[in-house]
Amino acid sequence: MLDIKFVRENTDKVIEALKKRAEDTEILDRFLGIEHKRKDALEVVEYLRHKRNKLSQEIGYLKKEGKDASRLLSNAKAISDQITGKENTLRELEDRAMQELLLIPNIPDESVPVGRDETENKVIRTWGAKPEFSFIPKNHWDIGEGLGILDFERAGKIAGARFVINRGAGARLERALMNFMLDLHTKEHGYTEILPPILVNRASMTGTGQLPKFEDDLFKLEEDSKGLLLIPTAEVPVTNIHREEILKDDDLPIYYTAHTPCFRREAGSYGKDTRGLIRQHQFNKVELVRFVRPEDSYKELEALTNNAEEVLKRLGLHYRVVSLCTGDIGFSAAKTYDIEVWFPAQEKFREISSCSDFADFQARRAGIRFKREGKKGTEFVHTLNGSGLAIGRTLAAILENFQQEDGSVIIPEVLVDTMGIDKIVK
RNA sequence: GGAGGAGUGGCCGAGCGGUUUAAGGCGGCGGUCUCGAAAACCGUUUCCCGGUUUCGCCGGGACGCAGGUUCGAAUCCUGCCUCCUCCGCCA
Repeated sequence: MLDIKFVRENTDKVIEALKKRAEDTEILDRFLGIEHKRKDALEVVEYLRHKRNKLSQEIGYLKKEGKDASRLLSNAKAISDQITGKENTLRELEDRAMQELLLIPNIPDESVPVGRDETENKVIRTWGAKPEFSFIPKNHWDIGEGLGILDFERAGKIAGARFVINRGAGARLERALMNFMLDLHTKEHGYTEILPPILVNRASMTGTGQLPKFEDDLFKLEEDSKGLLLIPTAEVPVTNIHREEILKDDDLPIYYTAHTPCFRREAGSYGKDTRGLIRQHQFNKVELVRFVRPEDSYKELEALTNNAEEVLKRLGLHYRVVSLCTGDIGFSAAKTYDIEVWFPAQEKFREISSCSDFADFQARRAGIRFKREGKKGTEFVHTLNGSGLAIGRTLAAILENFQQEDGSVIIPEVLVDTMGIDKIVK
């Protein structure tokens, strides 16, 4: 959410941001119209309340002295009735203004490349090299099914499309990746490990920006379950840890990492990546979350992105880092780097991590503030997060990049200890 | 799921319809004293919104959350949330 005052006083900047994002500017006009009425109503209500408070105080004094207050009383009653009416109008305007404000996206940072869609994203750097094969490399789902470590068919029977069963070395590989990532981030990158709830309330979803705009992407529990929703990413519970808190200056920066299952409806992506591990309704992910001082924000984004990249480096997977353009960055983000890993069978780079700086957008929605030592007032923190990494996609990348002609797959050196084997064979 | 109790500033804790403009204490900060420190003493100490002539001042709001009663609510009423004690169930 943007600052109301900022939107009011910098309308031109908000319009520019909406245009850069290739979004309609109509939302802003709607908001401003309501906002002006809201401010007027607020002034009236506060003036009336002031009058009433004065009268009530006088009534108190008169009664204490045993004098008659009936004239003031009827006067006060009239004002009070007036206030009730104006307050209802005000409340309605506040609700409507907030509804609109929650639908206005974040303002992209200056350094974000301007463009309409993903074709205008900018490659920042590339690491490693494409593996060479003396045979035609197979898709990861064919490899996985061939080895008996991935079972899409039976998962369909149990739950439906876009689910998978990991079996034997496939299940173990998922677990080895989870441990490897969490250990790397906690032992070497300074993150504190979190195991959060994966069911959350609507306030949490609103805090990080999933609601109200993206309700269709979420799985919801049915009635009688308090309206809880399944998280689409650990970003939601982990960022909301500090919702409605005022942190101390020296609490910052805070680095959290969490492994959770993630649940996504994938509404509107029918026909996209229908096979394999790329797009599942349920997948595991290790998430990185940072709470930082505003002045450190973009430096912290570079560091967080590097933390995610380090996972791929140690696994020996070829990847590139892409700066998303204004038309492609997410609703809440001010700047986003996607990390894309090489999939030889598709001959394509595919997203395996998305690292975003939200500036104060989420912090304002969620009320996450901090207080500087010796300074009056509070400021919003900046929040960042990124996958470090999506585990299913990492597993898929390993299968494809390290496959052998006989259908076996070589295990990356860093996972051999946990796996207990250096090669998955049939 | 059932029965009872409780939620007040950074923390403890009083207040239970009108000088509460949230007492008092602890902690924090500033000062006096001191070579320096401790102690003692004095002062100060929440957040949000709006206005403004902006080192400040004025107004409104916030006592778990949301409503209601009243001229006036921390205080009375209703619903919800969280925590504690006991019973039931349970990995």
